Amino acid sequence: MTQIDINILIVWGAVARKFKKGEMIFWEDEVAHFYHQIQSGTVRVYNINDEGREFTQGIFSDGNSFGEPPLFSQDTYAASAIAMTDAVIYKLNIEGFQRLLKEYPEVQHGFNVLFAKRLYDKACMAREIINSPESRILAFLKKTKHAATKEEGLFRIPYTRQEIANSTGLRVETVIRTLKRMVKENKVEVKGHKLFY
Amino acid sequence: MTQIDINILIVWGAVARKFKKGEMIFWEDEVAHFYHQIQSGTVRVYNINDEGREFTQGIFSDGNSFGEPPLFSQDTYAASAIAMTDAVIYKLNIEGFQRLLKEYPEVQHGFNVLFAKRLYDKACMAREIINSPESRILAFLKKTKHAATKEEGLFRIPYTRQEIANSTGLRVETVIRTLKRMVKENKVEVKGHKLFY
DNA sequence: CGAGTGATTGACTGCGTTCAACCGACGTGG
DNA sequence: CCACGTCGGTTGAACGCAGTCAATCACTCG
Repeated sequence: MTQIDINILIVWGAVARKFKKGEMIFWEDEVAHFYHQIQSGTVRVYNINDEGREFTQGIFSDGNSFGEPPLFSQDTYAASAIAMTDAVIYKLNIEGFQRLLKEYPEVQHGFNVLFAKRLYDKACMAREIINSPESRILAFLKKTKHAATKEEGLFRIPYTRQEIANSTGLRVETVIRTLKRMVKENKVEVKGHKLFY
Repeated sequence: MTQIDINILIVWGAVARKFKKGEMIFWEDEVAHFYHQIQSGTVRVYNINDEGREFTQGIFSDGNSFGEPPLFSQDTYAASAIAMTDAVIYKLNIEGFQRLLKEYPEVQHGFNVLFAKRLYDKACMAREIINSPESRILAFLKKTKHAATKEEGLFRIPYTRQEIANSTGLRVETVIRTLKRMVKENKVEVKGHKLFY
């Protein structure tokens, strides 16, 4: 699903910019100057702590926008964004974005709906903090399911164990061991290291 | 800060309803039929798991609205809401709410800003999952600060240790022991069991 | 005063982490 | 075609911190 129609974006001054795999798009605590919408590629929004441990706030791909909240709330970025693959991203400066919003109430409403869904997802992940690793992984798989491609009735989870760990706040080893138990109990399937749910 | 002007709310059909301390306002997984805005009292939005352990998603008081995301995203409630004190809450049915939104673009925009702030707060809490109890408690205190009343340059934290535990995903004992260490290191103050930050 | 709620303490436990090593698939360059 | 490097996945052993359990204390209010 595309957040804002490309043509409208361009008319209001958005510019496509290429990012190399691994290139930073913005940094935590920075002031937000641009609206970002992905034409192609995938982007990871994440935090990193003093010990170098990472937490993934979200992963975004074709058509998605990301890093928009500060454009509305005057906050700085709560996390950093990095290109996980080569990517092309439309950037529209905040002034243009705000004018566009005023002009198109449907777009305004579109962000209400988008933010509402994000809040729902965040709430679902947050409540897992008091649950077992298995429950936390299941919550992540459930949330991630709609983003996955279906193969023979099951969803192929396109993330590495490390990424699942970063998204759930667990460690890789815990994810691996928990998934193994879940395979035994027919809660997930693994074919050649690939994970299905 | 009041989310929607009371007079407008009433004109569009909102009705004030009293809730007794401990009374449920809505339940997790329920379909959302009403917009809720607090006139007086405080409300806790929370989850409870199979073992009876609770996680607090948010605490709201005078002027705040809560449980709005599903009105935009067609999701069910991600959590339950309960009156922590006797409370009076304006309720406006979803049809009225949606008509009101269409009529007042500023209100629409107000929700964008509100949701953006909530997403920021949720992101700040979420990233703490990979940090120490101390860091998690500090993040909570920081977020909660603006809601607290100032006394002699410090903020009186109006929550019990149990509530801090429920909000951070820690256990009461861990909160108590961590706070104790933080007092020694002058990171917080405690006067007669009351917590200051 | 007694009941009730919240705060506190100590002893023990166990689960997820940590650390270290190894495996296996894939791709690239000589 | 093979050697090698890289990246992700896997395993085992040991550890330690937050959780668990149970008891007691402190304060407030009717």
